[in-house]
Amino acid sequence: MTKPRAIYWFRTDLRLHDSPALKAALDLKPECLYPIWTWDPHYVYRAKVGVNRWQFLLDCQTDLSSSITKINPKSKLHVIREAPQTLFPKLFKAWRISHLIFEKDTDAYARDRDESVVELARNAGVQVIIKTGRTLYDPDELVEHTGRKPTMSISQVQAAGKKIGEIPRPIPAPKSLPDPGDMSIDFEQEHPPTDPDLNAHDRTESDKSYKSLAGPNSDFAPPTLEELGFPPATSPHRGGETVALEMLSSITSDKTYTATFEKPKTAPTAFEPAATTVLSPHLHFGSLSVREFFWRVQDVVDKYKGKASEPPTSLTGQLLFRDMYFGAQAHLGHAFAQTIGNSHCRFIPWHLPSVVSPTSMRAGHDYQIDDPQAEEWFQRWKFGRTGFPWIDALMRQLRQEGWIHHLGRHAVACFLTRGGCYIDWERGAEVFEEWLVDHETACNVGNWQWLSCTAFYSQFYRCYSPIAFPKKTDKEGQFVKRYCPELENFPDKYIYEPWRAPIADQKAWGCLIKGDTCGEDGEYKVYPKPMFDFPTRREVCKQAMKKAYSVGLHGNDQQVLDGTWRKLFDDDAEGPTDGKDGPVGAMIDDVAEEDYDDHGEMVDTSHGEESEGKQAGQGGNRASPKKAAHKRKAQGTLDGVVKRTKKN
DNA sequence: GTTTACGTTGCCAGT
DNA sequence: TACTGGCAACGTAAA
Repeated sequence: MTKPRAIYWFRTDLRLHDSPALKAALDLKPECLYPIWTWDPHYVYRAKVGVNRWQFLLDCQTDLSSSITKINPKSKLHVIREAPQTLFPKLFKAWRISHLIFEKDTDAYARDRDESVVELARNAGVQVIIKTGRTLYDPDELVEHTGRKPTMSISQVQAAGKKIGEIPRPIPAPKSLPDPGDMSIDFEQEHPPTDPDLNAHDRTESDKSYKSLAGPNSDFAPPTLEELGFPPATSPHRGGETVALEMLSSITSDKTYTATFEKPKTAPTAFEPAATTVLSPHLHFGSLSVREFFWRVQDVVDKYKGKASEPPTSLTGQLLFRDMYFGAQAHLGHAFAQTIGNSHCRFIPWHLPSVVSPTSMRAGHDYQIDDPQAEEWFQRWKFGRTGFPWIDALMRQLRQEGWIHHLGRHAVACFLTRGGCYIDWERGAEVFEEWLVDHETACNVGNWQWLSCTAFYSQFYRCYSPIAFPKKTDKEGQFVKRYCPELENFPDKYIYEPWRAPIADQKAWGCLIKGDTCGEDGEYKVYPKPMFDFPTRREVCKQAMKKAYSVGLHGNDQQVLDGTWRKLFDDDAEGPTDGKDGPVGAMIDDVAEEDYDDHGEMVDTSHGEESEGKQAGQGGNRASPKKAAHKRKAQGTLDGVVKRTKKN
């Protein structure tokens, strides 16, 4: 019998330690093992991946590749620039592959992708081995133990986890790896459509990542940011298994910190160093195993003499929340990441709702500008010029560094949604998707639902103040001064509400508080006035939330899907409620069916930046003169493209 | 069926 | 500094 020839397909498991899937590959004792990473047009063009997250990914790939080479000088991580759905059949043949091994990924997109890859492998007679390793528990197994309900609370996770049994101890990194076989790739490279490119705005040069299968030097090396057309990263947070394990060791060497960690007591205003571990991006890319993290912490806790903290506030508790969100996502699938069609997400008539395809009922990155005021607030929030220093400092830190403290995320998310702007949480989630180095859909979407009180959490009357909240941990506003340096001379009294400072003082401190943007005026710097009166907006939002809660709709309710939810809200309520008829939130019913591909994703047919929507209020007394669907470049999925190619 | 306690991380005034 | 109760009041799970 011939020995197995195996491909190990790395994805969000960029590590050698504690990889159940890699162990399964090695247990085959294959004649050759090809460690590969497949480039994915979905990741390159259709997902919002900012430069800093790209850098983190490339760090992880580079480190993993050199770690592989240290174990076997003949091997490394082979990065191949083609979509897995078209590449694998060619690779199976060229390398005479018998086995394909990878770690399970329950993200909605990943499930679709992996399903088609498994099908391709079956057609090629290739055996597929899939092992769970991304979370503490297999999300599907977790859901099996909740009576097939999505995990919506930590107690459900703990109860289900108990039934599953003890979390497995980590598996050591392998000491040897088989050689890869012949690396010939004498087949044509399939080029994906590069339009639309959701990351085009970040590129300063043209994208060259699909010039050749094995890269510009034909050596299968990870690309550089230059190759992708991106400018250098601005984040100080760097990836790689080596860095991740060093960080973990440094954290667990402080026994008291590790054993007594309580998340709510950590300071969101702390920087250099941050008050929390900043290991989240490593968990996302798999450069750190979550079970390695769990057991290294648990072992410290078990030996700790004093009173250790416990879930959910403890360090291990944080990992349980991650599993909770993965469990919810595993059960709800694509619907998890949006309101429409989501049985567990409360329907709130937010401003700037997502455009939903009437065929697939999927929400994409397009959204409806139901209210120009809300759009202006959204842009000011996104780019850190709301006039509230705490909010602006956080948003600037996020954009520059790709990471902010968990409670900082709470502050900006509450502010954008139920505690200020009354803007759809999906808008905020998209910004986080683009800028966070630790972005993973399950946690990001779950936390946005939490903070917007649409799922997981419902105490909407508990609202973060952009003035009072940061004062608790940073009376002097050191954090604000770090990210909003124009306010560096403002005293404690005015640092969180600089608009209250007398003009003479503003001049003395070198910064005028006026207008709606940042900049300079003669010898003075300029920081904007607050974009609204916070106490007033907090009250407006609270009343609107109260109303939406009493209406009590969820994303999959018929009134939500057919647009008759409008009849249940007053025209002068917050949100796009005017008029009694019309489709769901931002579903634009004047888009022809042929504008959507066979997956229901919207295909770009726009002829300009904005187009007139059809839902302009008739007789609505709220100030919303123009309804325009904000159409970005569309988002066909790779799946659609690939399947169509196959059909032809 | 009803009541009660609780829920990772609010704010404010008062002790 | 660290705690308390009032604020207005949500959903869920246990009792």
